[in-house]
Amino acid sequence: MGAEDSGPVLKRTRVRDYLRNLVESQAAGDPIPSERALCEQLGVSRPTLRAAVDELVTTGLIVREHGRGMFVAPAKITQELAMAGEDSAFVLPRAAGSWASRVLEFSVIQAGARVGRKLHISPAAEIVYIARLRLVDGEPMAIEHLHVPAALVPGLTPADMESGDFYELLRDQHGIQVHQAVQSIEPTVTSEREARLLSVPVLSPALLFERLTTDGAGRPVEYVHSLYRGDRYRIVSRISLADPGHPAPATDQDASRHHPGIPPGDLTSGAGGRTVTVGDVQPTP
Amino acid sequence: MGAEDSGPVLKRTRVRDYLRNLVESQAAGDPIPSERALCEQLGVSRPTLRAAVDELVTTGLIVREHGRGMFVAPAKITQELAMAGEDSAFVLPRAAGSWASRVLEFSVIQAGARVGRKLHISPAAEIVYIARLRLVDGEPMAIEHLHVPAALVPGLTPADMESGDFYELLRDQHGIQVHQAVQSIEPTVTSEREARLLSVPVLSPALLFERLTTDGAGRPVEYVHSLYRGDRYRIVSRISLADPGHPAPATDQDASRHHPGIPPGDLTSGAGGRTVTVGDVQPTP
DNA sequence: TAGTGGTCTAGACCACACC
DNA sequence: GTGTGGTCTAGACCACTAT
Repeated sequence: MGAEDSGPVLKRTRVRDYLRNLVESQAAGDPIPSERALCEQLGVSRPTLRAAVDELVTTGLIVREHGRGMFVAPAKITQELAMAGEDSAFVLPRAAGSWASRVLEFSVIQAGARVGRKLHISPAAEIVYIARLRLVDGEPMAIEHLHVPAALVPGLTPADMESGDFYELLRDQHGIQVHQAVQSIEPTVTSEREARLLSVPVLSPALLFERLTTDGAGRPVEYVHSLYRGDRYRIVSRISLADPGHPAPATDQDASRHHPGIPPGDLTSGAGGRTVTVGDVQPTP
Repeated sequence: MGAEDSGPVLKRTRVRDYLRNLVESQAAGDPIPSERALCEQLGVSRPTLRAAVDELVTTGLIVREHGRGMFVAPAKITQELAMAGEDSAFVLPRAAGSWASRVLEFSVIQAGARVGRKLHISPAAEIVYIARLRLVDGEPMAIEHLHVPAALVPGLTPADMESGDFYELLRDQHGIQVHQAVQSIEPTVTSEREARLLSVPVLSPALLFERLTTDGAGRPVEYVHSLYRGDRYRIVSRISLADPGHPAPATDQDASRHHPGIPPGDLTSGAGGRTVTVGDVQPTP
C-alpha cells in the first residue's frame, strides 16, 4: 500500500513533473538516477515510475540505454530550421548530410484491390514493390514503400533503386515523364517494426507521406507510402500572405488562397479569405 | 510464474497481433471482449493486456470507453482526402464544417527570452498572449498559442479573437499589412493537458505548427505555435514535377526546386534536382 | 448492483553493460 | 560479479456506466 494518497492527482503525473524539473536543471547527456532509486525516492512502484518515464521518452526529453541508465536527451533532437529556395511555396530543411538508400525488399506482386485502384490498373495486374530505407549520414531517416506498375519499368533492378534519381531513370530508360503528384502528409507513430528499422522507440512521432504521381497524360506512374522520423525531419515553408496588388480572385467561400496548415475561415460560419492566426511556444524549454 | 515461455516473443506482441486479427474480422463500432475476459482467454495479466491495447488505441484501431467497454474504432478516423484550389502549391482538406474559436487565455505579459528573440523585441517588452481552442462543428481540432507585440495591437479584446479574421483586423484596425510567414511543421504527440483540451488520448499523434509572420517591412507581427489533432487533420498538396519547357534554373546543388517532403537527392552524394521516390501502403487495412 | 476500464503495487525474472 | 533497464504477474482499489 502506498500509505497516503495525494488526492485525485495521478502519481504518474507527480512523478513526471518531478522528472521534468530535474531534467531542466541538468545539461544534455547528464545521467538520471536509476529507476529503482527514483522509485524509493518518490515512493512509487517501478511500473508507475516507468509509465511516467515512458511519456518523457516519447516526448523526447529523456533517452534510455539498456544496461547503462537514463540520460537527459541530447539537446533538441529536432533539426534546426533551415531555408532554401525562394519561390517554392514549400521547402524543406537541407538535413545537412548525404542521402543514401538501402533496398529492403524488391519483388513483383499483384497490385491488389487498394493499390490497383490507386494506380488505375487491375487488382490482378503486376506491380514492382520496393521497400527501402533512406539514410542520412548513415543514420536511418525514413522508410519508403513504392508501387510501380510492372509494365512501365521492365528490367528494373534493386540496384537502380539505390543509386540514381528514380525520375531520371523513368525518363531515360522507360520514356516516362512524370508530370505532377498529389501528396498528403499526416502525423502518426511508429509501429514495432518501423521503430526497429528507424532506430527509434516504438510509438515515436513520425510523418506519414502518401503520394500518387502521374505522367503528362494523367496516367498513374507510382504510388508511394513513406514514413519519416519525427525527431529528425521537419517541413519548413515560406508563405506569401498578402499581394497588395493581387486582390486574389476570391472565388467564393474559402477555396481561394489557402496555405499549408492555415485553417480556412476564422469565424463561426466559414467565411473566406486568408485566415492566419498567431500563437506562441509552449512552456517547454 | 507464467509456466511456459513462448520464447523470445513478447507476450504483448502476441496479444496485439491477436487483437488486430480480431478487429479486422469485425465491423466498426463492434464491441471487443472485456479486458478481464481477454486476459483469461489469452493467458496474460491485465497490465500486459492493457499494454498491448494501449498501442492499438494510440494507433487508432481501438477506442476505449470508460465503464462501457472497448470497441472497434469508427472506420478510418482520419479524414478523407480532399482538394481545393489549383494554383496554390499547398492546400488543405476542406474539413467540411464550420470553424469556431474559443479563447482559453488572453493576457498581456513580458515577451521573455525566446519569444522576444523571435519577434525581434526586448525580452522585457509586453506582448499579448492568446491561447485559443479551434473547433470544427463543435469538435476540438487544434490549440493555438499566439504572441503579438502589445504595441502593435492596442485595445485588442478576447472577443476579437473569437469572431473575425485576425489579419483583416490587423489591417483595418491597426494599419498592419501582413506580408509573409515562415512556417514549420513537425509531428509530435499530445501532452496530458493538450489531450484533455482536444478530447483525444494522451500521446496521440498530432501536428505541431510554428509560424512567424512579418509585415511588408520585414517586421515580426506574430509568432504562432499550434497543435492540430492528427486523427482529423491532414495536409494535401498538388505538386508540379516537370515543366518540359522550364528546365529549372538549377541554382547549384539542390536548393532549386524542392517540394514538400520530397527529400533532396537520391544518390549517396547529394546530387541536385527534383528527386521524388515512390512507395506503397503498409499492411494496414 | 454488477461489470467495465483506470490506476497502482510488490516482487520476480530476464538481457544487457560495466567492472 | 553488480547494477541497469525490459518485461511480466496476481491482486487490489477506484471511477464510471449500465441495469
